[in-house]
Amino acid sequence: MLKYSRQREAIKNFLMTRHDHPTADVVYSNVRTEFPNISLGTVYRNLTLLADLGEISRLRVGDGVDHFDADTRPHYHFVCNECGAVSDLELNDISGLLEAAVRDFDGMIQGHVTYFYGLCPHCRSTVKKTS
Amino acid sequence: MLKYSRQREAIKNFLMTRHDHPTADVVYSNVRTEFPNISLGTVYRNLTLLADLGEISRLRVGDGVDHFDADTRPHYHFVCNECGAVSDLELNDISGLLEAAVRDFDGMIQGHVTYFYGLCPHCRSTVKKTS
DNA sequence: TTCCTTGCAAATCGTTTGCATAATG
DNA sequence: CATTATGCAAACGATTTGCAAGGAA
Repeated sequence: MLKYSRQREAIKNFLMTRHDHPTADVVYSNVRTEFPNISLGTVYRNLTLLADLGEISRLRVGDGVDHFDADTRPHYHFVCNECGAVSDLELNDISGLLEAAVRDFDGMIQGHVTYFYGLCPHCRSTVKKTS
Repeated sequence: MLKYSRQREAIKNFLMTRHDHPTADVVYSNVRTEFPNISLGTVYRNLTLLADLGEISRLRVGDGVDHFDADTRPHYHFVCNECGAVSDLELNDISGLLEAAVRDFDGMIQGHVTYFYGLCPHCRSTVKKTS
């Protein structure tokens, strides 16, 4: 059975205030202002628990670090190749289109994950062309 | 300047014989039958080098382990939620479709990554419905 | 009082790196 | 000979886990 914990609530609340898909480490250092003794282990345990419960989602964008998102509605993400920022992307719904594109597959498709990569608005106007 | 190495050639050759997108560890234990003294570090160094050269590609499917693919032509992958196998997927080209779906984005999209998840043909017929 | 959750530290896992030696050009 | 590549082992960074103590039901 699941028991209430103030730390877990603080973690979830913090995540709901952020739309930049923070990592466990960022969650940790922020929640620490409210719970100075909280441990990284607790943060990881709760993020994993919340993700398993479906209350948050875990994003693996390929940078080797997990990102977390309190918005569990289906939507898409953009990752900046320059600064690594992860942001939401306005997108027409493509899940149907995607799964319709699959041909001749004997297994069962249950879902898909799509990440877009490029230069975010800020880096696009900042970065040298030669980098 | 790049110098020839028998180990690198063996790694690439091995990868070309496999269509199951092996991990570095699998590459290591297989190439070891030909080079008993090869080290995991050398395998990682060469896989990274080959990927940087564009001769192979690195797949980050979200299971925490990198997979490698000697087929660098654009194509899509399927990951089994049950056994973790990574396989190629027959798919109509969806890149245009995907990029056309993006709206109101100020940055610059340079590419995307899509993975499909579900049950592979084998697990589909094996796994209990309750798992 | 039961047993879930925490904090802490140690452990794990995949991957990278420093260094002395071997191999290539 | 100049330089890159190797093998080995140690270092790394992110995440997980064991355990004794604290907190919720």
